[in-house]
Amino acid sequence: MAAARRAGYDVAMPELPEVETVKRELEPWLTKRKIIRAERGPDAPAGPKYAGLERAAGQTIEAVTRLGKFIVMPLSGGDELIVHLGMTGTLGAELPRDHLRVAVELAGRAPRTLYFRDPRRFGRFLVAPDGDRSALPTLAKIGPEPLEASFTPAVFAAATSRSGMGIKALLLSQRAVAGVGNIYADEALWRAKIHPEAPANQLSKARIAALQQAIVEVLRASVEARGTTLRDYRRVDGERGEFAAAIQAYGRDGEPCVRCGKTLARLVVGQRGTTYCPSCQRLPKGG
DNA sequence: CGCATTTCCTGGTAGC
DNA sequence: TGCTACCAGGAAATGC
Repeated sequence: MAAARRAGYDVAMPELPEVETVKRELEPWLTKRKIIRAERGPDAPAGPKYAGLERAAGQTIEAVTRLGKFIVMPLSGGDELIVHLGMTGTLGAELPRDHLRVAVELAGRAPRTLYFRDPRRFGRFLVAPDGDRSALPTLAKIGPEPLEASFTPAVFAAATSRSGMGIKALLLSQRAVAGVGNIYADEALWRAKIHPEAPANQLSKARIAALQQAIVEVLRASVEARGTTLRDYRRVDGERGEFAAAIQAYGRDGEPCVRCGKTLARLVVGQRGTTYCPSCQRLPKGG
């Protein structure tokens, strides 16, 4: 039952609005700060997820930017510090009680340490030469930023017309647009009245334009609410985002569609739980 | 290259 | 109380 699943399993993975909120909170703290050293935590997994941390020492953080769900900090020595929060990663100034993966010691005024906590180890925190994104293929091929003017219906239509994938799978791939994950994919598709498994290249220009607009609107509204907190996601200050109250589709299967009253259904798309309205969101040509 | 499938990983929960 | 089984999922790795 949906209510039980929400109580038990809902996890708010950081998507664009959550990462944007984190980025805004980090910006005044970290910009122009010199890094003394960046170190793996006691049980950070070895390997590429935490590569190159030793490179950060002595470099200054020039800016805190965001590309999709990635936080990208250009460093003065020609490197980039790149963070992906995964599903449960958090950044903050307080020493976490457990699951500490990275600590970055800063010169100058307090707070002087940035901590990366990541219980489920899906996150990444690495340093690489500027522009070398070979360790992050998704970032290397990431689609347009949905909240920038360059994300137009025509640009989006060009991307969707090239793919025969189901539209939700394409959204989650990050290639057609950056920053949309499971929650906002379900929300945008519900708003645009598009079935999650509709082949991307079979959607009409009008449907694509509606989806482009829905993506922009839902992300913009959530950024304003400082993201969605269902359970795991916390802002840098530990507070919750407030967009959860505005969720109309994600995780509401078994409950009535607020638009037509029919019961929202659930299916699995690319291993992701997916909620949609079988009445409002129909496959093209399907009736 | 495109796309599908598998893997990574822990915490919460149901059920016993 | 403590155990097992299972489920949540973004991106990378792997397979065709």
